[in-house]
Amino acid sequence: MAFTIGELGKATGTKVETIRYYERIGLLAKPERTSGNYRSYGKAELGRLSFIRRARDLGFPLDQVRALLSLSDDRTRDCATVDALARDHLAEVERKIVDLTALRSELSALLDSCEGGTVGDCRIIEALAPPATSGETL
Amino acid sequence: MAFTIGELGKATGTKVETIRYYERIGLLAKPERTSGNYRSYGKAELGRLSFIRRARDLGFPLDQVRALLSLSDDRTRDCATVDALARDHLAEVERKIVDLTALRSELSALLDSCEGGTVGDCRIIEALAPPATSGETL
DNA sequence: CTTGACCCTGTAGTTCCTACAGGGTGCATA
DNA sequence: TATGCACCCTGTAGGAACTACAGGGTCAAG
Repeated sequence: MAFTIGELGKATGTKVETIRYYERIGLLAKPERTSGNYRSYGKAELGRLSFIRRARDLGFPLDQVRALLSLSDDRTRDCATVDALARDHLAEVERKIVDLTALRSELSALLDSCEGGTVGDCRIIEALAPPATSGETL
Repeated sequence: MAFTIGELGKATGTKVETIRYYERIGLLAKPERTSGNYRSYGKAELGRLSFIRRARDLGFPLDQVRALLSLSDDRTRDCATVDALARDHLAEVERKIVDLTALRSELSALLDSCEGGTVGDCRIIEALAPPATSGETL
């Protein structure tokens, strides 16, 4: 029931270097070592790393992951903090979906109207550029 | 009809340092200078920078932004090239929409399960925690 | 004519990894 | 037993895309 770093990496979809990096920055504790000085991990580390990877995959930056981890380490704490983190993140994701959806229709309109000729007729930049000729953007 | 770098930054939601950085790496041309050696921008730069920021915000790396821009800079180029590039970008945009949509439902499921109280009761932490007590993840 | 907001160049730091270099370990196989 | 070979170790450097100074000029207002 002990993993090498490579096995842990495979189990969590993490590169070995990334695991060592997480250890270096204190996101993972220093693990036990074998007689040959290999890192040795157990189920607890597997869980913690899975958590980290999943949060990263959802776009949480490492310091937020760290906050989340320290929250879960203290189970008596108020849930509102976690909720706020996720809520902010959801809002951002939704904004991006809106933008990308707009970009998608612009791109497919561009493709529909592209029948040969030169770029001068294609107007790709105009199609992609935001409607911000006169003020603020984003 | 001329902006300082600060005004351009405000208009596009870009930090001054970032604009200078884009200039340094050749994404923006070196602008005219005032008598006092201040950078002076016009509408064209505003459009170009807006485009860059939007593409960046949607997750396109600078290399791809550069490709798109260089395409539009050479207005004599064959439209088929543009078409192919736009098609690639459309595919990528669609992939990103799919990813973000999945992320959104995960996040809102997370939020739905949060009923207040302490972290011990909060499902967000658990939802993020490993679905992998006995093997591989992700 | 000075104050404060802005601009200049240049360099160094940040985040989140990723990639070596130069070497040790462990296990199977000839 | 030796010899591969895959894997592990430390340490450092690189890379993408910024971001933050330091140390200094410029400019409009009071």
